[in-house]
Amino acid sequence: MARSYRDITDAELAVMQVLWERGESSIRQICHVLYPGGGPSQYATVQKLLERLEAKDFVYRDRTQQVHLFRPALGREELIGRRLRSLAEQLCGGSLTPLLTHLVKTKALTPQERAELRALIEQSENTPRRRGSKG
Amino acid sequence: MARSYRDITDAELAVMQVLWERGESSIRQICHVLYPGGGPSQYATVQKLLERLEAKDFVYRDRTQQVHLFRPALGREELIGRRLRSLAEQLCGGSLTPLLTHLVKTKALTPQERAELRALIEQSENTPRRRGSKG
DNA sequence: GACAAGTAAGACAAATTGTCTTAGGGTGGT
DNA sequence: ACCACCCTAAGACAATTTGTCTTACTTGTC
Repeated sequence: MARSYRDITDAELAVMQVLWERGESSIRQICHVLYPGGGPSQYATVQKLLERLEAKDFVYRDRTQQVHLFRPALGREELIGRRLRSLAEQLCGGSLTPLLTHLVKTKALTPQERAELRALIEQSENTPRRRGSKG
Repeated sequence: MARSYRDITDAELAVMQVLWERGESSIRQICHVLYPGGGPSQYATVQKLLERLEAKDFVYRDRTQQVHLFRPALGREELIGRRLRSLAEQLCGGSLTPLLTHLVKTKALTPQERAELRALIEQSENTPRRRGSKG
């Protein structure tokens, strides 16, 4: 089993972005977005990227039709979470708290954002902590 | 001018962690931490990593003494900020807000953390928004 | 049965990354 | 003076990654 833990690369991410926007798509359709007016070379590039994404379990491939269809196996939010966790792993001893703190301290908040944040914190108050989730 | 924008790699990060903990250090001192009982090869590795870190402006090198001394040119917090921004750039159209939201929504907060967060939000209320900082 | 479009497989160079070797310089002890 | 030692400087090296492209084969359609 290939190491599925490897991250999404830049070119692969571009493909994912198209899938997130368009939903299930064929290679051809993705090509039209990424390389408008592109030829067979660009088509093959996208094909290869999707092959790698599938190997890493980041997209599902529907082979039932003649023309294969691809759809994301993880959403943008999940990827964000994954990257945040990886960042925390490397720089914060695995804890997400320093990231949260950093953002609140650093980022200039609009009054609206402040209100939304407060609301979210309220909300999380009612949500019981999930077992095993660590700080 | 070498592209100084390139990020810190894993091995380089290990060196940075030592510098953040110990402060200004010589190659030898870093070696003792990273490769206890290591030989000349390991020494050379650390040497090369520091050379690359210097080229990328992530450490300062004090050449006034016989034995050069190195100290971090950016702190852990700064690196965190840099990576968060890069993440936002790639996945959130440059805005840090989705990261903040994601963390608050996802992460299970202890009552204490909730309190601290609220305090930080309060605090940021008094701090005027910095010019040019974007959402 | 030939063509168009698709899939499958892999070649390829460039860049990155971690590691190691070698050469040379200055210092101190004897 | 000489030697041993520790340091810096420079670069060799293989493994891996990454984006791109070529080629060969398959299949449905007119």
